[in-house]
Amino acid sequence: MGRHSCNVKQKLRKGLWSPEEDGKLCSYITKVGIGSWSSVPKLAGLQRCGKSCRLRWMNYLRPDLKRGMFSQDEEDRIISLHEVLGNRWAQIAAQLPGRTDNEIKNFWNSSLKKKLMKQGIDPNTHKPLRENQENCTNKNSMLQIPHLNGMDQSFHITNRSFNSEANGQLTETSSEDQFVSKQVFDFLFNPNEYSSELLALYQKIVRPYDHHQSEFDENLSYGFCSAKLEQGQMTDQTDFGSSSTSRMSSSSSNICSNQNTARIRMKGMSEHSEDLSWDVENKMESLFQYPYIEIKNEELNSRHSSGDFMSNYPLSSLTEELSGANLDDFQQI
DNA sequence: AAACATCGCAACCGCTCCAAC
DNA sequence: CGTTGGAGCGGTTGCGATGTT
Repeated sequence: MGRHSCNVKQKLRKGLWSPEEDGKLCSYITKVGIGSWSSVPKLAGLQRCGKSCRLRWMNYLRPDLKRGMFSQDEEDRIISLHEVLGNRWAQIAAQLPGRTDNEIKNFWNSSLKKKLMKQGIDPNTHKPLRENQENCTNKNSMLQIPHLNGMDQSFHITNRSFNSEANGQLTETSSEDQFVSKQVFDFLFNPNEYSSELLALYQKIVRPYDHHQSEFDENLSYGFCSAKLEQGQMTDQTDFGSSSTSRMSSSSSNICSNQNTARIRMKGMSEHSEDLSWDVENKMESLFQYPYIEIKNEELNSRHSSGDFMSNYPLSSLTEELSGANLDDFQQI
């Protein structure tokens, strides 16, 4: 693979950018726009590599950057997104307008990680530290997957899709039935009932879908990740700010049992538009449909052809991606 | 006031992905 | 289908700022 290190060519400046360099880069980009980064240094009269120029623009000079401290809301969102996405900083940044992946990564490593640790939450798993320790002392329990061995049931769920209007209203546009394998269904909707290894798998499952997220038509799509994220936040918004610990500690279920409302903020809806709400007890099925809606939309955009998209991603094949893990190692509960 | 430790941020490095050829 | 090179990502490093002794 062609290595294009900035070290290859001599005389390229490294280290901090001077105001003069910033000025050159800024005026070039504002005049010409972003094209080929590799040609930027030459055309802008900079002794830097294109990669360095790109980084400087993206992380510092871009006019749409927010700057300043992270708000409490941003902090909460980062934690929740990290719970679902892991260290996928670029994807997390895509959900936070004006913030860069580098900025969020730094904020996480320097501040949020410690904050969570103080609260007794493992920043990697987002589970209580004590619970993790207990899990570690019982290796067998960490490798249990319910419904996995030899099960080939399908789940019949209704697939619905919606348009998000400019005014924030949702209009149902179609309805059709779909099947999804039970093992995948269970796993997708109850990830917290699985071990940390499986959560890693879960992230692998999410990945095929969410990397398209930035390309979604804002008016049509619903975030699979967002939906999962907001499931994690199923808590009364009025006391959300102080409830992160209790939220985490109830993670053995994907629904907080002491709450009666589940909320999903749809991608494309404004911050202030009202969240969709469900009465958890009575309308769980509706809630569960949403992640599948996203998958369905993804299919339409990309690779759906067979009519049973989820069967293309059985857990059995994903387990192979875990180092040393084998489906036979897992036990049914 | 000086030395040392810690923190936070900007930038770099090495890797993967992917389009073009 | 293999190769190449650009773009982008995440982990890591280095350094200035700030805090502590």
